[in-house]
Amino acid sequence: MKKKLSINDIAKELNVAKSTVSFILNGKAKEKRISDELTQRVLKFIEEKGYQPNQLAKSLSTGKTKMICVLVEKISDYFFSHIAYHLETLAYKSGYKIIYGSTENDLNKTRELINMLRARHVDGYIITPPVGIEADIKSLLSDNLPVVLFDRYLPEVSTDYVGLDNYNGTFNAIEFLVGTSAKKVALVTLNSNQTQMLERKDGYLSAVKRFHLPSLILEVPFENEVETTTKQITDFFKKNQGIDAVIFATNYLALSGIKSLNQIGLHMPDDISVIAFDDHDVFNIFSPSISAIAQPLHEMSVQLFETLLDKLEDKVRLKDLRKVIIQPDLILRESTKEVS
Amino acid sequence: MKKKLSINDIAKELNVAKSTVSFILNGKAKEKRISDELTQRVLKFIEEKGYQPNQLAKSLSTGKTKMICVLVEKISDYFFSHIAYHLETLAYKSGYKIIYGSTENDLNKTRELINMLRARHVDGYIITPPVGIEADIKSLLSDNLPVVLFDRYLPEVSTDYVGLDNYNGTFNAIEFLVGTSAKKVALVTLNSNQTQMLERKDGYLSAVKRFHLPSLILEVPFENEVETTTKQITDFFKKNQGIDAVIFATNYLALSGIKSLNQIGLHMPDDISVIAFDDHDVFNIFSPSISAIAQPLHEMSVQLFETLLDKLEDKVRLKDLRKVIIQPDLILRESTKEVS
DNA sequence: CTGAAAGCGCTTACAG
DNA sequence: CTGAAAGCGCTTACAG
Repeated sequence: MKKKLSINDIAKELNVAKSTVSFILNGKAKEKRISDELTQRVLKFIEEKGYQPNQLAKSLSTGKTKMICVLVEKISDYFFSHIAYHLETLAYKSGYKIIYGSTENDLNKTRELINMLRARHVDGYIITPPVGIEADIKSLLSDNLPVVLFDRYLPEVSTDYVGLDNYNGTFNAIEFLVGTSAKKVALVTLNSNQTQMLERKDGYLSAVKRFHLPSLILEVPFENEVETTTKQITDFFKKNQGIDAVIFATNYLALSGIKSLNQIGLHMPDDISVIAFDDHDVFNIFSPSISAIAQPLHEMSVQLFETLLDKLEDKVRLKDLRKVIIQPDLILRESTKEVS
Repeated sequence: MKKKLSINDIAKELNVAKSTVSFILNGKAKEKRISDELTQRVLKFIEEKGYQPNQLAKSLSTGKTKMICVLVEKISDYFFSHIAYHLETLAYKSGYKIIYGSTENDLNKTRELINMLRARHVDGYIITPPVGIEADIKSLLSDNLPVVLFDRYLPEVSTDYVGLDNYNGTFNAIEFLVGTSAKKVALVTLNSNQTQMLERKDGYLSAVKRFHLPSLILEVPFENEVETTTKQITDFFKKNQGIDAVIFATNYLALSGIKSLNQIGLHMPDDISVIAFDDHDVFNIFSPSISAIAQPLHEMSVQLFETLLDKLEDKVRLKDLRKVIIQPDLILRESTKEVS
């Protein structure tokens, strides 16, 4: 294995000071008034030898690693894996690498992840925070490390945030359903105290109140197996006869829910209208296809990355906060009726 | 922002040499015959101050970063995001972090990714290689960097590999279909020259030959939009009347295919039996639910990570190769008939 | 048992 | 315009 070329070797070979090589490499040749001739000679040599600067050494002296940490709830989820894809594309364009981790909403795991990444001196953090991680986030911030929260936020922590207008998501969906003459609209959600789930529920509650509808909510535990969830949803529909529309507060709940409806023999959209919160590839494949409150994945990722990048590149003062609330798209497919 | 504690500061505070602190931190106290009393004193101090060693500095002097690179085709794909999840869990248990990248089967992008990660001195690579990347992989290997290929391999590069027995996957599925009296079994696949796709086709070709069935293959371009794929599949079925069973060579093809079948009005499993290559959450939700040739995701990830870890930890000589061929599980659901 | 010193490969004031 | 030197925070022979 041939020894890797270092800046020292180059300096020696070319009989110049290594600082000169360093300046040229970092595009400071003009600034340091290094002759064009020398600059070209060094650049040519580097090109020929295929020199790659050692980023570790660079990071150690500059304190910047050009790495960002992305902590999501679970990387294999549809929503998060798509966000991860878009973030990756954006990051690589700007020369950043991404280290990811799945919090699984586990406080200890998240804490450990943050500490490990911190020891690695990642430049910034994008995190879907589990409830209870407030102190750790504050500690990052107090060390002047930029943190952007997304999907859900922590009321007690003031930091940058990018997320959906979840309230409007359900509210507008119900408004639409009312327009199709729905009289009994249910919400199937998770019994979670994360802000995004609470907002979805609030949107529902405000809407049913506003439109004088009965409030019908089923909350299923997050940890459920698919079978258990399906069973609970089936029981719920059997107990509450006459529901003519339902909003599932996550796409996974919708998948279980559709199975329940099939089993019960309720047909979409004639017997019941269905809208899922958070779109999914397969909603288009089902017959009938499933209407959804879609989170604009690409736009969200762009906002997330730009918010972080502005801080990383000092375009914005650290203490200045940016909260980006993105409006959902209500995508109407065949599981809902036409407006009457 | 309080200055971060360094090994130097600790040494000074405690009036010991920094080498002593370093040895204690790395569990070499006994080996270096440092007194228990001193060891305890240092450990206690570190505990109290919450000292975290700077991994960058450590990496620079040891040459190890404890980071591994995972390059998949696209992180948002069902298969890859699930592999990513399992790999992450395994890696973090062993103290490794993962940097991911999506090759998108683009040669230049992949090349760039590899070079950037290399400059960051990641310890090892797990890669789903696009065709054409042979030289770059060889270059990694010649620098003694461990590389494990997965999902598909490169015939010209001898390296570690973990993948499915794709041939058996389709062959056994057809054998099963023949057992349910299928007489005209089609294969819908991608026109790809990646090894895993070729093996799936080979399995099909061998099986139809063996069971004296006609060979009916549709190859759709990889780059297709979903609509285009659906259209092509619809045309194929209309042109080839009487197909009584079909294997879709990827789960995404199956999703498009199911839409086509719905549109044509072919019912599963009475009119046609359907098996998808590569399982997917939603196959269980469809009515009828979809049978699949499943890749054991967890087992694959374990094999992948262990193969890499053995090399990273020198349990195995670099030049010794390990090829792991994992058997698929044929999961029978409602889209296929019972064996007659 | 412990300490002084060199080295990993960069960056960046500072002096000329 | 260019060079010598210190520093980033670790590890690890080497000497005592």
